[in-house]
This record gives sequence, C-alpha cells and structure tokens, in this order.
Amino acid sequence: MTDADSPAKNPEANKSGYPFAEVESKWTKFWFDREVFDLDIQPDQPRFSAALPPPNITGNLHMGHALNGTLQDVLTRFKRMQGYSTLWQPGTDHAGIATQMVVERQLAQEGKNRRDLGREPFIAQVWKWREKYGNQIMNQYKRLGVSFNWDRVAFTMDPSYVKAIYKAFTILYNEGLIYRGNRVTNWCPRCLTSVSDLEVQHEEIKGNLYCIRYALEDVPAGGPDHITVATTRPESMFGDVAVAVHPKDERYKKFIGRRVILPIAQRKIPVIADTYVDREFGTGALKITPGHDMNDWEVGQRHALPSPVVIDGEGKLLHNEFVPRKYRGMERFAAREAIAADLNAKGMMEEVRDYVHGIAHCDRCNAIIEPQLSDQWYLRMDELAKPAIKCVEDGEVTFIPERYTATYLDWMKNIRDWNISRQLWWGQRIPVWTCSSCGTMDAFEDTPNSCTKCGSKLMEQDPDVLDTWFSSGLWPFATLGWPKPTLEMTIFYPTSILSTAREIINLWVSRMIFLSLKLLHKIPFKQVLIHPVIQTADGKRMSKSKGNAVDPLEMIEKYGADANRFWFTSLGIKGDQDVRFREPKLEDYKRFVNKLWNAGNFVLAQLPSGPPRDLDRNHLTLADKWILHRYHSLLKTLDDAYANYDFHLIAKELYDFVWRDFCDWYIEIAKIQMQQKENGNDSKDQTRNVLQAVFESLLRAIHPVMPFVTEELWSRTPKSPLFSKLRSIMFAPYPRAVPTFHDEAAESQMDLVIRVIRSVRNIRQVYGIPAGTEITTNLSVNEQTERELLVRSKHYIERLAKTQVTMDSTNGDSKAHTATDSISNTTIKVPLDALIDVEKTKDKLTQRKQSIEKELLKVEQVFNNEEFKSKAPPDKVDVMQTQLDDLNKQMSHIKEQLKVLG
RNA sequence: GGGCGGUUGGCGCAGUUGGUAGCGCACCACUUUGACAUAGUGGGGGUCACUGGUUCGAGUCCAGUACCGCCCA
Repeated sequence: MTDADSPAKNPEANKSGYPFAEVESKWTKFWFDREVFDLDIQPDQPRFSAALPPPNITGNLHMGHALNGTLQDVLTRFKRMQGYSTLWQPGTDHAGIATQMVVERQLAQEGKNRRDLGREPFIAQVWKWREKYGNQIMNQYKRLGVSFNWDRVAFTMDPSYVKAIYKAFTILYNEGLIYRGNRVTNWCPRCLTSVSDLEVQHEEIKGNLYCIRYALEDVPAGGPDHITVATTRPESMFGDVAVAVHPKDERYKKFIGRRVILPIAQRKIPVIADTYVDREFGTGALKITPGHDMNDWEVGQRHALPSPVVIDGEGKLLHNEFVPRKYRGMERFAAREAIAADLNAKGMMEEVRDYVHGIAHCDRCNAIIEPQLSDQWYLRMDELAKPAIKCVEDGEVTFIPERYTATYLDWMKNIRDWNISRQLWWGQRIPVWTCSSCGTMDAFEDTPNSCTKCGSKLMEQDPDVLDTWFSSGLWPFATLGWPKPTLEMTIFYPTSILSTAREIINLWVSRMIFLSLKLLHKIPFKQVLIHPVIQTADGKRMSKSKGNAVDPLEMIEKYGADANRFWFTSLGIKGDQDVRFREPKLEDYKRFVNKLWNAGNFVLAQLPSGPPRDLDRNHLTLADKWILHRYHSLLKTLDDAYANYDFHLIAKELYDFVWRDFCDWYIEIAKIQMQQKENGNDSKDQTRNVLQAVFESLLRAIHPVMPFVTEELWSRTPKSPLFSKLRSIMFAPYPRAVPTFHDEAAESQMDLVIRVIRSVRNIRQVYGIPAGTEITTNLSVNEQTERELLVRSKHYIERLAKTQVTMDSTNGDSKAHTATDSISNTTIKVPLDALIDVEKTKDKLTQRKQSIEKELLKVEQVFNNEEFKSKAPPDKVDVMQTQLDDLNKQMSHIKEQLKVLG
C-alpha cells in the first residue's frame, strides 16, 4: 500500500466509488503471500471445525456453492476472531461418472473410446485431465474470499484418502456388512453402470398404457378366452414369467393357477396371486418381468419364478431364446413401437390409453433408466441405520432448521441396502481379490501378493469401482488423516458443523453419519445446517441445461465479492426453503458497500495519524453516549444471531446500524461536534476518539461477512499497537458488547431529539418551504428535564433540521399562519408567514387529519373496551393511554391550524 | 399416496414470547450542503390467501379450505 493507493488522499478515486476489483485482487494476493489461511493449531483454545462439502472436480462454482461457502466462511471467520482454533477443510471429490464422461467425450472427438485405450491408459488420461482442470472450482472459490485452510485442499483420490477408503471397506467387508448380490438395480444404458436409488430422478412423462390380451391356455366353457394385462412397457414382455392378480379380486379369482400364452413369443406362463397388485390400476392384471422391474423381481422371488433378462446393458433387445428373432438387437423404444404394432395387427392389443407417469432418469445423463438384473456389491443397512437413527433422536446430531430431522429420520428408518459398486474405471477399484487357483475371495487394504489360502500368485481384482458417495461418506475424517491417529483427528473431530443443501441429506449427510458411527464410534458433526435453495427470479429451479443458471463469478465481477457475500448472508438459514435470485438486491448491497466505503473515507480523513487515545468516558456528549449504546446493542444482537445461525438478522442489523445510526445520525452529528466548543473544551478530539473507536470496532464486526472492504479500511484505520502487529483483520478479536456502554437514558433522549428534528423537517416539506429559506422553530416544553435536554441539544436540531431554534418564545404567535406539532411534552411551532400556499396547505392538513382519525379510531376501540382495561396487563394499558394522548394532541393541533387558515 | 415449506403494500422480503403492520427496491416531491446523487430529506401506498375457533385483543395460537413449491414412495 502506498499513499497513492489511498482514495482518502486521492479525490479522483472517490468519483467512481468503491474500487472493489482492485481491492479484492490486492488482498487476495496479500493473504496468500502471507499464508494467512494455513492451518494454525492452538491446542489450548476452544475448537471450531467444518468440512466443506467437496464439490465435483468437473464442476464450476454455482450459486449453491457460493451461498454455502459464504455462510461457512462467515461462521469460520467469526469463530476464528473469537479466538477459536479453527479448521475449515476444503477439497474436491473425484465424481466417478461425471469425470469419466468428460474424458470419454474428449476421446470420442478423436474417434476413440475407452476400451480402445484400455483401463490403465484411460485412467492415466483422466488423471491428466484432472491435473489440468480439476482445480478450477477451488480457484473459483478464491474469488469469494473464503478462508479455507488452503494449505490442506484434499481430493478423494489422494493416496492417503484411498487408504482410508480401503480400510473402511475391509472393516465393513470382514463384518459381513458388504455382500455380493444379484438383483434388479437401476441401470443407465448410456453411462453403462448401475446407480443407486438416490441417483435417479423421477420425471413425469407422457406415455401410453398398453392393454394387451394374454390368451388363456384352456378356455373354460362360456368364459372369456383371455386376460387383459395393462403395461407401460410392452418391450419387456418377452421377459414375462407370470401374470399376477390380486388374490381377492373377484374378476380374476377363477384364473389363478391356470396358464396364459405370452403373445408373439407363445411361451406359457402361470397366473399367480399376489397382494402387490393394485386392483384399481389398469385392468387389475399385471405382467411380471423380474429381470427388468424391481417390484416384479420381488414378486418373482416370492413365487420362486425365474428372472430372464431380455434387454442388454445398452438398452437393446438381446439375442437369446426369450426374444423372438425379429426383435433381437432392436433398440428398446423402437422395439416398443414394433411390438405394439404387431400386437395390434394380431388383434391382441385391446386398447392404448394416454398415460402420464413418473419415469426414472439417470441423474447424470438424463437417459431413461433400464432396471436390470445384475451382480453388484451391497452395503447391508439395517444394523448401520440403528445408531444413526438414535444419535439424531437423542439430539447428539441436530438439524437446523429442525424440520429436516424428519426428512433424515424418515429416510433412515426406511433405508434399503445400498448398491456401492459402479461399472466404471475412474474411482477406487473395489479391493476384493479372487484367487484364480482356489477361488477364495477376500478384501484387502493393500494389494495382496498371493492367495492367503493356497498361496497362488494368480489373484484377480474385482473390475468395478466404488460409488463416489461411498468415498465422500468418509470425508470429515478421511481428510483429517483417519485411520492414522493424527493431531487433527484428536483436536478437530467430531467437526462442529456441516453446512449443506437439503437435497443431499440422504445422499451424503446420512451416509457420513452411519459410516462415522460404525468406523469411529463417533458422530461426524454436531450440527447440520441446511441452507435455502436459490431459484431463478421467477421461482424456477436453476439448471445448466435449461440455461437459466446465474453464474456467481459473473455477479462477483459485476457487483464485487463483498456485495455478493452480503446478499448470501441476508438469505439466512431459517427462513424459506427456497429463495429467489434478484439482481437488484446485489445492486442494493453494492451501494451498501459503497456507503461503508465513503463513510470510512470520511472518518479516516478526520482522524489524526498515530495510535488512538482512550475514550474519556466522563466527557461524552448525548450523541456520543447514544452511538456507543447503539453500537453495543448491535453487538449483543449479533452475538445472539450468530448463536442461532440467524444469518439474515446479522445482515439486517449491520445494514441498519451502518446506514441509519452511524451514517445518517452519528456522522452528521460528529460534523457538528467537531466544529463546536463545548463546556469551554474543544470537543473535536473527543468526537474523533468516538468516531475512531466505533468505526475501528465496527470494521471487525462486519469483517466475517465482508472481508475485502473491511480489510482495506482497517489497514488504514489508526488502531492500538497490538492490533497493528496483526497480519490481517481476520486475526483481530471479534468485538464484544460491553454492558457499561448500555445507556437507556441516552437512547430515549436521543430518540426525542430525533423526533423533534423529524417534525421540523416534516413541516418544512409539507408546507413546501424552499430549502434555502430561513425558518425559526419555537419549542415550548412543559416538563423540566425535557426542556433542559432540548436546550442542550439545540445545536443538533438547528443544523439537522436547518432552522433557528427559540425556546418558549411568544414571537410568532401573532402571525397569521403557524405550523404546529407536538411530541411528548414539547410543542413545536414554526411561523410560516407568507411562505406558504394556503390552499395546498389546507389539503395537506385535511389529509393528515383523516389519517390521524383513522388511527384514533383503532386506538379508541381498544381503549374503550372495558374488558381491555380490566384484563390487559397495566403496562400495556399505559402504553395505549400514551398513544391515545399523543394522537389527541396532534389532532387538536391540526384542527387549530385548519381554523387559522380559515 | 406420505412428509414438509410458502401465501403480508407494484416487486422482493422482515415481523422474537399475541398488544396502533415494518424494511429494501420501485413511485411522487424537494435538494447538487465539503464522506457518499451508488446520496440526503419528506411523502403516498397493505381489511397480512380464505373460513371458522381460542382471547379483552390474532399477521402472530388452533382447526379446516384453496393455490404455489420441495422431498420421499
């Protein structure tokens, strides 16, 4: 920093307002050069720790990241300033499917695919990609000014991290919690892998309900010759093994146990009874296709039926004995059309109805999921879920807002076994080896040299990789070095909070909880903060594919990081579950930063260089006491707001204090005081001391929310030598409310002065008195202390209401036109003389009279109710009485004035 | 189908334990006064979605209805 950088000494810089881009790049560089973000463990201090939900390496920073990053940063900076030893763990996850897809797309452009390359070279290619682009999102976070421990950015494919995963896997495997299962899973025919229940999105699709006739093998005399089956998926019919009806369905009872002939294929299949069938759906008769439907698979298991597979991994009909020759190799939707047409031609298609239903889509590529029978690794959930439910029910882990507890518990209590294998190459390969000689299969933390049973060197590793969520499920402890007993684990685990989006509660939060409880016998975090979702201005979900997503980096460039952070903070935690993006808000907060900047430059210009002097508490003016009182009240409110994660309150309170109390009132009064001789002393020095004390401390109070502008201003603010030694404002103590600054009297006295000032300003405007015109205000006060207060505060009123003030003067009473108002025990009179337009004034007064009448009516209604007086608490009655008196007084003044005007 | 949110001036939202409805933007009028026109000052604008209940008193508590949205099946 040189003097030339200082806008306070460079008026030209002021013209364009706060130069956020320069300030941000300057301090980002400074912070990283000085390594302020490196972990600094102070074992004897209280601890605060959090793990950043690791973004996907293929991703770019979006609004959700920016919001969540800001909220965590606000908390972390706050705790750090409060003296906590803090750890905020950043990093990324390897995103199996997403990353593999990106690299495969790259290969496709060169006309290659991953199989041409082979597994090892392909993985090498992915690593190359990751070295080049994988840290993009972390760099984008820098623009937000987040105070991660940047020296410890982690990655789920780091060697130490992979060790943790293999450790976790073998523990679970050896306890029999991981098993190989053959069942129907969600299969993505585009990604060519299975995915878990949570990785499919149900979307409403307009389709058809096909009602197909399955002929009965033996037609009973006089009876129908077929059963009509309703299905949305005729293409899977060659895999049918039964027709199911409800056992109590009178229509079909007589067919149970008989056989029908599968159309086209001409295979005979039984009619079975199962309560799974919904009698209301379609015709009440269902085709059962265990190889391609999860519910059908369960029905098939119950009835010991086979599970033929008729569609392959790419969604094409198979070349096997179940599929008639004509359809083999046909794409599933083409096959649907062809089969429907053929059934129709044969008179087997009874009806085709329009039908809207939810269809599972792949979360990653949006292809329609093909449920398919396959061998997968599963994590057995019933035993793992129990303690995970208990720790939340017992309040060991709490959700904020509390209502998300229900979301979590509901999921945990109905949890199903988790498919943890993926048919991909990018990821942690499942650490299970099978001996080619003796067939022994086992899990290993490290690659085995030979079979533990027969000693053979011919060991073959399972080809699949683990679900990415399995690895991110270990995030809070694997990043701290588990299973090694590190200092970080001892000090910072369990972490203090986890802040994340609600859509990820089941996908990630729940998995971290049960894995941590199982592997470490500890909860991973004490609190889970669920932040709102940012929607578009018209309340739609932002999505890249729809092109309606707002880029936070663009917004940072346009409005500055601090303005964006202030906005994110104002969105809070406890309010709505959804909030809307509205650019004008960023404009507002940009102005707010500018306001603080300008106020800062004014204050700094007033202060002498060198360390500040202590406040002389015995020589404070009313306004001094008032601003100190207001400031310490603010600190108290902020303290409570932080404790409750009321982020929107933090933003609102800071905004109001800076703009209203500090700028509008105190700075304006400080200007007066710095010109005024008071009690024979020059009050300038004392006012400067108050300005310095409040402003310097205020910067620290704002810092967690807006690190850049506060760092810049604080670096130029005179402060105690102790503070001057610090590398950054982020290491300065967060200000605490000091009770001795609490001053109710100053609050109410200043409030009265402000109301008098406002009354005079109002008279000026209401009567259309031009700004340049001199006016005189006469105050008559029928109460001694109030009178003394106003005499003492005369200079504030004169300057801020632009008027001369006389006390108890009769001068002006003789004038024809006088504006009158009353506040508390004070009557305010402004002689208007020929300054006004009589008709216009009468209109205004009549208007005002009407609005007071309205208010009076309301208050009187309450007050005249006898039951109110007898049943309401006395202090409430007093308040009402005062209100009533005030309104009556105002009313009589208006009536008087109207009379005067004729 | 189950669970959960929301509905307050033109727009976006605040409203802690029930006690004359607030804020920002926009709007109208006045002001370029030495921190700031990205500003200052004043003003207009709402029967708090609807119905019923509890209460002296309901935006606030209870029950139901409607609409919008989210999650799970």
